[in-house]
Amino acid sequence: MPKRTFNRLDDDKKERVMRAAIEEFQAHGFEKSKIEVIAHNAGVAKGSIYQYFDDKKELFLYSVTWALEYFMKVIDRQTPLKDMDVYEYFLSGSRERFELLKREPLLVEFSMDVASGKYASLAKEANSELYRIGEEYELRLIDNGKKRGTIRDDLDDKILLLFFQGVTEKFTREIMARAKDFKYEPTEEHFREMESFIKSMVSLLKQGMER
Amino acid sequence: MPKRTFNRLDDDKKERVMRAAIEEFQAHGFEKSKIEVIAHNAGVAKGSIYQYFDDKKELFLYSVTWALEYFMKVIDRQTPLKDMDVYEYFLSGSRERFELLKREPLLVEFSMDVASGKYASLAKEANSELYRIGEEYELRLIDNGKKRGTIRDDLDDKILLLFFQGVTEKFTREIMARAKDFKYEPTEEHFREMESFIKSMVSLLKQGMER
Amino acid sequence: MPKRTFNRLDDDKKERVMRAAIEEFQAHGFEKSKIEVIAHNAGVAKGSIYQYFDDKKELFLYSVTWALEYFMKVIDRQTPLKDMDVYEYFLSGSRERFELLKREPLLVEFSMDVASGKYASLAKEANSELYRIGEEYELRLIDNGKKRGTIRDDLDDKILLLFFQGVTEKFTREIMARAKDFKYEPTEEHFREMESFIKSMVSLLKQGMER
Amino acid sequence: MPKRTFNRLDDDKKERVMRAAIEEFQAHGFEKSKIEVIAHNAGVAKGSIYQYFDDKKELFLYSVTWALEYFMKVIDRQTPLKDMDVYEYFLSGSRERFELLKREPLLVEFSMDVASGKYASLAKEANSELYRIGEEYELRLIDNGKKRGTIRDDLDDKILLLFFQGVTEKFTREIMARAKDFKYEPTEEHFREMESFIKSMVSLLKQGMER
DNA sequence: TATGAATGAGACTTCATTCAT
DNA sequence: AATGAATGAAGTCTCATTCAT
Repeated sequence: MPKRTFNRLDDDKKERVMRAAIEEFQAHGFEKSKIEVIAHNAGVAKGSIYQYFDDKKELFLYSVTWALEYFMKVIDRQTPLKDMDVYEYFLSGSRERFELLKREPLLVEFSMDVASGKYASLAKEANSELYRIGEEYELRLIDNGKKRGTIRDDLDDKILLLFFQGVTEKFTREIMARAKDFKYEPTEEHFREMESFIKSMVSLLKQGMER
Repeated sequence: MPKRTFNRLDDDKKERVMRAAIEEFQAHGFEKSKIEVIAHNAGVAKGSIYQYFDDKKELFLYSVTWALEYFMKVIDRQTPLKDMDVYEYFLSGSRERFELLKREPLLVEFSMDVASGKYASLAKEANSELYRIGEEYELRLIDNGKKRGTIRDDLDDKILLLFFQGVTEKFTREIMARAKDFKYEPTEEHFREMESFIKSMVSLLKQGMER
Repeated sequence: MPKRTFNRLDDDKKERVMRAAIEEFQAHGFEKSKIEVIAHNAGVAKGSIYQYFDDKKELFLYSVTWALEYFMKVIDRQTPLKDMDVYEYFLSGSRERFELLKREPLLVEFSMDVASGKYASLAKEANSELYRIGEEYELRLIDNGKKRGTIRDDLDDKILLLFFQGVTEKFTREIMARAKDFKYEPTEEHFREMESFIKSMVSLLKQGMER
Repeated sequence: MPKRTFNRLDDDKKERVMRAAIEEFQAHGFEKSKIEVIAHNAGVAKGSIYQYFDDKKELFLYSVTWALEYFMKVIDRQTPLKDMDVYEYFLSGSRERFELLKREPLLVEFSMDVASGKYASLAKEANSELYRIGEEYELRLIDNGKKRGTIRDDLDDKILLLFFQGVTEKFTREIMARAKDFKYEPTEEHFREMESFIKSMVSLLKQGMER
């Protein structure tokens, strides 16, 4: 959706523009975000933004795509283990995922907000893709669990998914909020707290869903 | 927070203004909502809105308060039983709560969105009140459960609360979405579906939290 | 096509706005005309123009209508004699028509330019009405002439009309250009020139069209 | 008025640029014409246009000159007979002139519009030249006629010229409009219509102007 | 108090022109 | 000489808020 001009830009400038955009959207929401500020923060002229994107909305939409693709790359690298247990998933990767949050708090928060519908009115389409990808992954986890006999099979997958999502989203947000408090620079103390926190979540998840 | 002028209005006009405001905010979000449209839909002049409220933000903030107070009245009437079990709470009141959703879908949706942070940037203060009230109630339910021995006591109240909220919010939204699909006019079939759906949720909640 | 707000304005302001608009459009053409200038010259705020009209184009379109209607009123008063000869038409009314040009050079010029297609890309619709009205009148004159036997009947009305229009438009423009030179303040000398000029035109018209 | 760079271009590129420019100007008018579109349609880069011309206005002005010169060449070839009667002029060359319109409708239309003042605000200078050339030719025709005694001598040359121009412009436009309707691909039927049309015009012209 | 016209700051967007490669 | 990205002045339009009646 960006124009050809944007794609031809060198990677550094592209990244500067996208990060400036996401930062602005995340800080002020779509309506109150100003193209001028984004341009300024990206170090380009206001007019240039319009060489890259048709309008503000296109810029936003591509911001979503860009963040999504960023994670695709990173996460692919991080989770090569595919046949994983739902619970392991959280317990194992927690440090890695925390590293990600620490490295890219902006992108993580933005993605979370997009995924949870904060920009729903704009990003219906962009969202749906993001949604589907996440859901598919989670449904596979659930399916795995049922096959192994670690997840109860008296309930519909769809319902288990809702349960799973409800719990994990809530806890993830809480973690993000806490991490922001210590500016993504956790002490060992913080780490232990996080892990205990996740363990509690997993315990609730597990006990709720187990056969 | 409305001006004196607003309080002196007759109840009908007050209600028309508040409903028009909530409808507009809910439909278009704060930024894109137009005072002129609100005024028109409420059947008053644009200028009048400024006789009632300092500015758009005040109008929004009071919309939150107004919706909240509306439910306070209604819910008080509906749940006189205070010493209730967490699980009963959902199973018992489901039909009543559905009635409420049917009668006031706009207010219910608006409140849900406010509560889940859709208007976070505006309503920090208004939110916190709403939050606290809900939380207090839920914490009491949890506390009750612990005392009776129906809820595990190896986990912090705060964590149980997150779990509880995560699950119930997710399921509530799902119910609302489905209800919207059949325009809040459920057949008996729908009702049975709802109840089975809630039962599943309660089962997950219960199994997750139980001792 | 103006908004309700415009129609409710007092006549003086309406007129100020329309004249300022026509003046600007006539002086700079549609594209280079600035709403801000129009507003300023009309003594209103830029934003007010947008209370009156949806956008610049609507303002232009209504300018055409307004000028047209202005002449409808004036001309109706001036030519009550309906069953007139084509040639008399010019010879008789010349002084009156000159008065009109003197009184309203702006409107006359604007109308002429609209009629002759200067703004064709914008005003297709608005134009067509203006066109039809003028044409109908002229066709009736031609028809009259044929019936009386003063106009040759070996040619199609449509062709005679083209001839008539071609000649009169050209001469009218010439007269307007000359009148502008002496700033619409003709001396007697000027008047005599004008009349001789028109007589020449009529002579050519007559001789060309007569049986 | 183009820069040296332009003159050095090979003829093909020069022609592509000029035709692209004229097409754009004719389609959208000066203000709404975009340099970028012209460049694209000519198959050159936007920046190149500025290597050829100082600015948009220069490009336009030269477009006028270029079209004019094009006709100079062509018409010279077509009308070697200089001492022609005014009326023959039309009757004789009609097929040839129609061929020209068919071959170069764009240039013909553009020239007509320039000549009749559509771009008056820009092309005062360019216009005056075009004007003078046409006028001189026509004045010579009139003078010829007077000398031969085929044109009345009770009227000023200037007035006869106006008459002549008024009529011929009007009829020419009509012909062009009709020709456009059948996409410049006339059937024999069309041709006969055209000729009869021109004959009518000549008849009117002749009768009007004759002694 | 109610009304609705008036205001103007402020945002988006366009595009001729410049400039670095 | 050719290219096309960069620039920013300038113009349109929106709408919260004010104000006169």
